[in-house]
Amino acid sequence: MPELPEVEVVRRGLDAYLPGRSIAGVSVLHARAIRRQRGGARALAAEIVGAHIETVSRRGKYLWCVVRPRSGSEPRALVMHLGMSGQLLLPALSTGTLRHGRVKFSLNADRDLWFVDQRTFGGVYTDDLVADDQHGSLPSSVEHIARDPLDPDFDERAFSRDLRRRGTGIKRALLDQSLVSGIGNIYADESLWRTRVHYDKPCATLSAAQVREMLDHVRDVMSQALDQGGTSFDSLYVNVNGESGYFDRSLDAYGRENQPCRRCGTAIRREPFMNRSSYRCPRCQRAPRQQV
DNA sequence: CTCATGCCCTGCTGGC
DNA sequence: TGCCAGCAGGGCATGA
Repeated sequence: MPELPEVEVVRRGLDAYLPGRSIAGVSVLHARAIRRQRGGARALAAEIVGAHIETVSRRGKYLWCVVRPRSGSEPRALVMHLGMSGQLLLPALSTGTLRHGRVKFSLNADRDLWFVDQRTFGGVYTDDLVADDQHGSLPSSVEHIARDPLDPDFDERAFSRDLRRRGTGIKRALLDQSLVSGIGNIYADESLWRTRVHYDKPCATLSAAQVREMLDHVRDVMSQALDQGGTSFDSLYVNVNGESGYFDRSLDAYGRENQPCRRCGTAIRREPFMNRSSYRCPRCQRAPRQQV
């Protein structure tokens, strides 16, 4: 559920504190949180204790710190994913143990870095850094994640071409992180409501102009959410200081079942979709004539 | 290769 | 009051 705006809020919070600091210790409090770590807790500690943190980066919903184990050594990635309930918090040392705390990083500073995750879909692990398609680097496990629509290197023409070749519905495509990243259920529904398009509209039936318009809405809604510190329905989606964003007050479709569409007044509908829910206005977003 | 589905997990809510 | 079903859903494995 943390999508691009929420993850970027967290990235900025980490970027304001972590670079220049060193990792003095790591405590794994829940094994599932490091299930993607090769070699388990022992290997994680061996790799990052004593490492120097250089930068905090993001690709889609993945975050990573570039860390250097020893001066002069090759940099590594400390990858972090929030899943749907993960938090990265920088509490003062005196705060004590956090509920649902899964991994604690000691920093030899006035704060620790905690990975907290109620539903344990997220996790942290180390990974190799490889060159990306431009001039930077990214963890090898993140190579399959596409750039997001706010990324300056996002290739809009290639996206439009690839999207319209997909043999599936538009929302499935928007949620496919290997086609375009950072979009989850909330911002997919919001973008489709703004574009007045039904979630099952076949990708092949979208014109290039429609894709352009939809992409503009995707960028607008995510930028607006970012400006308001992200979306929060409950206490799960918070910045590094545990504070919620305010964008949930601005949602037009997501979570508004039976409430009037802000354009036409028709009651918003919630419908099952991919074992989840889709919210749409039945009048503004008509079902496609030919189902996928 | 593309596409669809099921699973992982915990806490909260609503019905009976 | 307690119990249980349903729901929240990102990413990945698997099978068609």
